[in-house]
Amino acid sequence: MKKQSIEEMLGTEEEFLLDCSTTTTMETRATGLKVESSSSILESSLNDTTMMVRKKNNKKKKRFSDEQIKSLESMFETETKLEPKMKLLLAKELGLQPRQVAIWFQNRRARWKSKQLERDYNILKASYDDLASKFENLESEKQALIKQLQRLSDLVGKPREESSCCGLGLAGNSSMDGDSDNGDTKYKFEKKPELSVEGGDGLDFRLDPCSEDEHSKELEYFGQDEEHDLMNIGETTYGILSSSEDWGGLDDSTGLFDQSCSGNSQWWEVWP
DNA sequence: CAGCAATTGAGTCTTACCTCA
DNA sequence: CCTGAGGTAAGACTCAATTGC
Repeated sequence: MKKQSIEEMLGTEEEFLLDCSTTTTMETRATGLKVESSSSILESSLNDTTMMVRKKNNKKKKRFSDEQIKSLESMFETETKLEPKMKLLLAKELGLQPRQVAIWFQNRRARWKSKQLERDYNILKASYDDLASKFENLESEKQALIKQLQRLSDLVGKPREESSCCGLGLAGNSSMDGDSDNGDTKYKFEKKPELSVEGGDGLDFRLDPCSEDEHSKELEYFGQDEEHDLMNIGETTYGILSSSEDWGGLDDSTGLFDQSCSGNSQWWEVWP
């Protein structure tokens, strides 16, 4: 033995005897099965003077009693490292070797550390997952906004080239194939679309109507499906664009389509 | 010399499989 | 043939103890 004397490791013969009987008691208590008697262990240990046998028998000693564990645990709760005096006291109180108490605390600290690592890992992982999820949402939101921006850029740009009416012809997506040839239908933007992505408030895009009471006409003009299509664009984004309120720009309720604007009936042809 | 990390080895638990009445 | 009880082997797991630093 390198670090501790044989005496310390094994204790006195009386202690060894005690250990063996304790072991038997514990095993019987734990399993309810018939186990090797303490006397036979003692007998073999006393008859054999070699270390190996002692070691082997000593190795057989397993599992501290519930009471011992309870005491050790409660002590561990108050302090994870034992003062030498406390160790001796506790060992005496529990009928254990001081070395055993020291080892128990050592192993207990290792278990605690392992649990702590696990807890920390879980906390970090949850935090990471949350961030990753938010990042993904923001990413898709960004893509949706980019698409929308592109669409709106086209919408702002192209009609101007072709129209002199409102400074803007309203372009629709390809599905907006309303059959109106109404010559005096015209739309205009009161101001340029502006994107505002701030704290989830999202798209702040206003297309001011030339008239407030044109909703029904618009529905008539585009049909319900078109309105729905427009709404769906908004739904592809997360949060910001998820409601018709936020998706104000192309929502009929905002009166985007001002029928007071006239002429230029083929505006949808320029929709990308 | 005590503490730590890694490892060992014995005890315990769980599960699947088999036999038999 | 199906079923439940009992036995058991294998593998996983736990934990006191050992080893090396």
